[in-house]
Amino acid sequence: MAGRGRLRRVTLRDIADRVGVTPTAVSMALADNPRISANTRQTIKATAHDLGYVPSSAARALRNQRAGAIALIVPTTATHVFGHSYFMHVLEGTSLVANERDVQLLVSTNRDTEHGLAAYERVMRSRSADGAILTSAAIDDPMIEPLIASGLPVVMIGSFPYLPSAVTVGVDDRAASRAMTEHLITAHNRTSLLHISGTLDHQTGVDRRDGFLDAVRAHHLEGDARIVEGDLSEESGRRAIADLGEQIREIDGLVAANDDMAFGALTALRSIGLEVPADLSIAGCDDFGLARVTTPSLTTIRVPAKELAQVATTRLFEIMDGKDGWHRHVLEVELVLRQSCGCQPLDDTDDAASVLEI
Amino acid sequence: MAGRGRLRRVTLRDIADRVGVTPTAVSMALADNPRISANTRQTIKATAHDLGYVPSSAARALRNQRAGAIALIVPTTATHVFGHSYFMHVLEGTSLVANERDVQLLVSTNRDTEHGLAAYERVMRSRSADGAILTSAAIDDPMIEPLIASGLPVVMIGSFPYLPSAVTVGVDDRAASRAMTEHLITAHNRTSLLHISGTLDHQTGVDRRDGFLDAVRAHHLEGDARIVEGDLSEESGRRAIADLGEQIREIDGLVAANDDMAFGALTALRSIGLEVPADLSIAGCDDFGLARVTTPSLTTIRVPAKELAQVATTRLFEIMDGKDGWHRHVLEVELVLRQSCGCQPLDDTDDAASVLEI
DNA sequence: CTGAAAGCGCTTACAG
DNA sequence: CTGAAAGCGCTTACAG
Repeated sequence: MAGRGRLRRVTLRDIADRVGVTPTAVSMALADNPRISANTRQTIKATAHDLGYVPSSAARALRNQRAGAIALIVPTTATHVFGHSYFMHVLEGTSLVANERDVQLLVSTNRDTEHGLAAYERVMRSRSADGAILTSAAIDDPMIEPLIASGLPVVMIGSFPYLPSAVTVGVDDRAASRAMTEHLITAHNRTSLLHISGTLDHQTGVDRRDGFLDAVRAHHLEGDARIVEGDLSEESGRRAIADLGEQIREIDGLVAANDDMAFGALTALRSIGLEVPADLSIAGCDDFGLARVTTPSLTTIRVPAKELAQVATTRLFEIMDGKDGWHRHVLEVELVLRQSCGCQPLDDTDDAASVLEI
Repeated sequence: MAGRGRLRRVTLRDIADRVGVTPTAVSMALADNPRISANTRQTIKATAHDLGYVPSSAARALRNQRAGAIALIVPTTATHVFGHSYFMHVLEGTSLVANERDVQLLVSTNRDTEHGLAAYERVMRSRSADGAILTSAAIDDPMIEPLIASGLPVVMIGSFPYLPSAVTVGVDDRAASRAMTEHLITAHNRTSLLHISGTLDHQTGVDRRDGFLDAVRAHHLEGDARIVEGDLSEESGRRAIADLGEQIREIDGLVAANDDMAFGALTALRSIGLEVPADLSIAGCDDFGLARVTTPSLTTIRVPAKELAQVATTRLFEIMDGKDGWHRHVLEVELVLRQSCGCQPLDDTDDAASVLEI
């Protein structure tokens, strides 16, 4: 069957020859240009269909000077930043908008090199995309500036205070982290708090840590607050608990910078006989799937990854169309109160006790 | 900054004019064609770099009659078939191989229409990919034949007995399901077995059910065996248990066609006071993330999704290169024995008690 | 060995 | 209103 397709491809000329017009006329007819009479148009379309005509995207792209595609760039470290499920949601949101515009979606990842150089280069070193969504880039990622300087329209997901002119979509990680920490303090009377931070080379990690500190300071609990730096992996959550040794027994509240680490901490706590939420309240961040299925289920901050991607992609098309618009957009997050903080009884199998918008 | 990039793009002609040669010479120099002297080549490359030359993928594609991209086609129903994490693994495997070949990866999804027609059409109706990986297609998906007939090289992940000439990569779902069922029978003395099947419009669902039946028959347990049809969702796992009513108390072993349903069943069983694995042994299938984090953790069949995608993509490139090779390739799966069957103690926090290759 | 044309398949600006 | 050329940016086959 490959044979059939290996035959020379059907072009406008083939249709033109069959119908007895010029390729120009065929092009116009297929584009419903009123210059071509309804009659001829119909004949041409029928012939195109009969011959199995498929337009050449390469020829179109060359002629129109548009690739007809956008790229989703995911530098290496992405896996570590949010984990797999985050990326699925982003892909879903981006696809949705790209599909509406009938534009192809290129996914440029790089798993091998440290900074995902190739992920950028693949997009920059060929004009195969008319714009790009960049997600999960590190604060000091050296490729962001060249990417933007290349003139390719770019929308970034995340927070990049050092690139004030960049177009970005994100959430207020600091306020969210503060709200969650204050929930443990005010709703559960937790006073000796631990934060397991994310990687501090990503703004998200810095902001979530600072939000934790904001809450702790506002309630004058700095004296009993601790911060351990993690790397967003489940294992680093486990290690954070192990490294604290006996000090962990002084802690009654834990805010982790993501759900994976919260889960790692949960298993570590369980293995040394501490109960959640009886002995400690735990909160995570992300709600990309894990938090709902653990026992106890994890209280967390729901990050609207799919919506972030949708908004970013919609804005990207605006930029590609030359439209003005915002440079920074912030989406709301929700606190999802489940079992690990104590809001929801352990025998309650509903998804969550309640959801708080902040 | 967009302004910079909006300037006319740098082409071979710009470099040629600057250096004082023809675009042909520039093209050859950049391709390291020995026809161009080392000296000139160097000057040309330096100039190309200075001007920020980026080749036009569209022009190349048109000239070379190759798009320089492959597509990953995911029909709508994909989400239901394996869930998000499956797709992440496939994307990872496909990216890996495409990256090695320096080929772009197009992801063509369709979330809206019933059969994901657009996902196929986007790839077929433009020559934007030189080949395609198709995953999670239904047995009777009406687009598979047109896709293959279109002449585009295609490798499918899964099992398609009705398309004997198609190139496919998969696992032996039937044997795996049989092995898992027999594990419950022989290692845990379970004799009254329930299977919650997947959707039977996918071969996977049929094969896993048939494997269950094979085991049950081989051990003469047909009389006490039950099958409930699910749809791979967690909710359908819950519903399967609820619908059985009091009959569930007769059952001592459950094999679900995926982990989501196994987890749904687990929560439903818990809510009516049944304990796993004390009262029932449970097994799922997939091991894409969920099974490891639940309490109890789920015994499951590990489906090597990433490897399937790698093998499929490698084979796709062979076909695109005109090389002969296999039409059907089967990868091995493993039984991952965790807590839900009874192999691993509930207080053991290791990943799994043991892993069996089958 | 080297120079310059042809042509991939489109679409639109131009000439008649 | 309609016909046919020009040209997007490449690469390779061809002529000298």
